[in-house]
Amino acid sequence: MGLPPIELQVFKDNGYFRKQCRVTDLWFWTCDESRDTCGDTEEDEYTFIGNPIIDGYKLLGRDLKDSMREAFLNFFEDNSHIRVEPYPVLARWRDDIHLTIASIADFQPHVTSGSVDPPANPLTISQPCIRLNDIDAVGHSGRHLTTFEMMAHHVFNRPDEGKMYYWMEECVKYCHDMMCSTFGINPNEITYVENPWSGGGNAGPAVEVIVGGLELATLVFMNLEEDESGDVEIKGVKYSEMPLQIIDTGYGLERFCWAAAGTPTIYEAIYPESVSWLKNKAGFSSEMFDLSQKQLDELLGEMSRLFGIMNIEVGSDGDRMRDIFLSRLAERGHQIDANLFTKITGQLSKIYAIPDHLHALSNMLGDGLVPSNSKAGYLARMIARRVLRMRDELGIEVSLTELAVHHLESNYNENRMKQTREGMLTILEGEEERYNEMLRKGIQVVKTAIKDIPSNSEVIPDEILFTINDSHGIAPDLVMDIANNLGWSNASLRTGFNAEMAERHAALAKAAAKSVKSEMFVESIPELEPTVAMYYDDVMQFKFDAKVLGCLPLVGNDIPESATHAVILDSTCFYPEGGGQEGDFGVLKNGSKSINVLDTRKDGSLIFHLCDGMLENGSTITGELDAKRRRQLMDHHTAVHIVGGAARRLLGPHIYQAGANKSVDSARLDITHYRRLNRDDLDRIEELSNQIVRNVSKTEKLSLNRKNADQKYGFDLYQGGAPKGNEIRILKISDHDIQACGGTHHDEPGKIGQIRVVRSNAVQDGVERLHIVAGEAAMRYARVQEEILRNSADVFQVPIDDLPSTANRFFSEWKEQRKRIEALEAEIVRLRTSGGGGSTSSLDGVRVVVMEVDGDLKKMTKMLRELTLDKTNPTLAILGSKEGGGKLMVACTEDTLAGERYNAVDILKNISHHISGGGGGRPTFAQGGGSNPDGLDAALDAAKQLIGV
RNA sequence: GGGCGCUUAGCUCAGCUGGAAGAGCGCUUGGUUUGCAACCAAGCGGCCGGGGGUUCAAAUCCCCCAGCGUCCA
Repeated sequence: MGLPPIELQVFKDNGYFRKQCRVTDLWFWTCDESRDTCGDTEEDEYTFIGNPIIDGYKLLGRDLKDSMREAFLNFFEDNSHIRVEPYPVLARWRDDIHLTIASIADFQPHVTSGSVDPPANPLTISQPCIRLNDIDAVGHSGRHLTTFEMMAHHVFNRPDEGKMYYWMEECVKYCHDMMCSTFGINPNEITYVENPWSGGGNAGPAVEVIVGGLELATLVFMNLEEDESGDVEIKGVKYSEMPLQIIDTGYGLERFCWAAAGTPTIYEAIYPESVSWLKNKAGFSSEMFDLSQKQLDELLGEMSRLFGIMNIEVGSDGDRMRDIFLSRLAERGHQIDANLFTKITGQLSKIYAIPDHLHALSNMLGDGLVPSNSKAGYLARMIARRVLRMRDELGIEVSLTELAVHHLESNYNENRMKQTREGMLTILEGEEERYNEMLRKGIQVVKTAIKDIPSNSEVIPDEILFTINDSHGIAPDLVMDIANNLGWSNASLRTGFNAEMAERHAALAKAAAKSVKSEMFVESIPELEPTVAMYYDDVMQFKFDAKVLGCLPLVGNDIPESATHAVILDSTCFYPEGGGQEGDFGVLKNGSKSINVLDTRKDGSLIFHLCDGMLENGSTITGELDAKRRRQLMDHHTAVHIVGGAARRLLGPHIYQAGANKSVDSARLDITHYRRLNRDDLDRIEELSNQIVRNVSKTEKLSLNRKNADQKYGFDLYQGGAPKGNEIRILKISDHDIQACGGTHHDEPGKIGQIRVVRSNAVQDGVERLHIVAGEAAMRYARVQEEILRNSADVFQVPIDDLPSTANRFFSEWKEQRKRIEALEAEIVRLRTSGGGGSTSSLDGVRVVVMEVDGDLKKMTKMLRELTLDKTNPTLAILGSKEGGGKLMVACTEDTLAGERYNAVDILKNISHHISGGGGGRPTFAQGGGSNPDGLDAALDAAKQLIGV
């Protein structure tokens, strides 16, 4: 069975009744007798354009948003909800999404799964979100945004534990009261549409709240989880009730603002100054379209009311939409042609989209994101490039940083930013430089790609367009612009090409989507008591007694050489590989028997010792760690934290750990940064790191539950990845660096001795990898380096100090001498070819030279040039050399008697078999070689015979 | 994480159906000019990213590595 009808007392008390929508067939609640559509259909126009549906908010833009948000949060605070500060837009506590796409995303997966307590319950929040799925519709539809604030009230009920805060009845009541009392909305304008929600393995009843034709909120009652034997069926999937029952609501702050402002589009409500500033800069006016101001205003008004019925989705057919739009406009007395329509909407959509995109960029960069060519950073770059492209198309001459400054000042609240304004502008400056570079190169690329296409061609082959877009970042319509400017003036983009390209990308992505799962090292994980981890209690305890609980044969290829069994103990001091720190090595002893631990790994709550032998179940053993190895791993792990903190303090708040690895020989730390690091940067990081080693006497190791950890230290804690579970281990090195970390660390940084930042390289754009050595490894590294220096100096027989200058001298002398040799060789060639002697003869006005020479093909080529380049002396030259298995070259002077009479390739092919070889070339210049140098004389004789000299 | 592309003179780039390393700008020298700009002529400047392979022959084809770019997750 499906979900039952949502019959709530609160609807009835407020005079609402249940109807079925004439258009969508969905059931909805209304108190308007005459209404027969649910409100969110192609027939429901917006009713609030020019006629605000929410009273009492005369403001616009940031001020309007601020007061709306306050009104909302205050309402719920007054109704026993606790206000929670918004989370970052970069979802760093999650490994499945890059961006915060909804307020509920803040609490996934740990709170929604029930393993972690919510920060408050019930709670209210206004969460900035970013969604890029509909980015193409932004600016076109009048209502789509890439970034918005989702206002919400959330409840996490546990009826099985008697913790039931409230459910549907109260939720809808809160919603309705707020709409009508706080925002003064006429109940007649509100419809509540029943539309069950499902996604990500969960589902539940849901209600969409439509006001004036616009969906202002959604109330989701998530109480079902996917279950094959479940008794509720939604969209063909079966569900059953789950212990945690969640109310997930979402109220679009910007939509409330729009409904209160009644502006033609949502953009004018929330970015009014930007829209008029950009219109001004772009010269957008009635004159631009040969209309009167009145005509333009009326047209725009009509258009915006119609936007509501335009369900513009990605991939929808633009031409069809335009035709529907135009016919609807015509019905209302606005006769405009398609060209004018395209021109107006083309301009407007960009003017609308730019502030939206700038807002998304500010949110992302403000949170410390660094643009990149992959992952979340790529999303920021993509948005920045869209802004730049739209700016160029509007012909506005303002830099990206100026656009950003204007946006920050008129629309943004900079208090929220983690990044500094200066840092953000530096990043954007870099992005604009890159964009310009891409354009400059793009023009060149287009030029070479289309040079063989006739300039009157009307199309450019799809393959060229795909390739240029994918490998050079030049979108097909930009290619067309460039081609048009280069003289291919008839070329234009095929209709629907962009949609086709998107489909093609989707198909490719689908084909590539094969997840690589890490290989298991045992057949199956046994059900045993969790291993007690003792490595945290005393990181310097290297010897312990324990009982063997299991011993399993190892399987698969991902195991150390000569390891045969995985031993599970009741407790251990062996640290399992994790957080980039490699596992411990050592031995397990049972009386006289001793087996080696070759690696340690963790799966779930069990720790596996990968050994080269087996132990009896139930036997007692003594474990001993390879203490030297462990100490070195700790040196590196603690050092990585110190270096990370140093980089952040020196380079800026956007420095975030993007990955790390700690082995015995060295450690790597990947950090996000917007430009390449130089040696000076590394020196400064190294210097500060060593100061910390010297000056901080103790590290603090804390263990907090997640709720407290989040509250106390924020989300920068999770640089090493999102940890599982409620208990968070934290390593705090004074105020220098505070992170969640499950590794083993020194109690005293001084134990590390010294840290060297050896070098850096780029792992991807925007991510720099630091190579670090610490403790004894630093010493070993220094020794190896010195040995390299000594060996190099020995080669030159000079002191190490003189090495650079000596190497330099040798290199320049080498170059000089190489040139001198070339000159001398040329001289030899001249000498050899000018005299001729017995090897030269003349045949009917053509000089014929047949001779054996020394040297390779390159040198012979030079000789031939010397012999056959002079057109006043027609020559056929045949040279042979015994080098490299035997070489033969034949050439004759071009455009002369020699060239007409002889074919170099034919001659060569006729004689090259004597040296067991082949060859080829042009009729006037052939070359070949073989593997029998002794046959050279025969070959040259054969040539003479062939020509007749 | 996956796909595609690029790396050639100081700079920007051609050449890449294997067969004599090129252009433009810059630089040097000379010419022209009162001088500069411009113009003309000559010249200097290349481990054709690194390593392996195929081939008689590789800037060019194949593989690996590095650096860079780009599109998509």
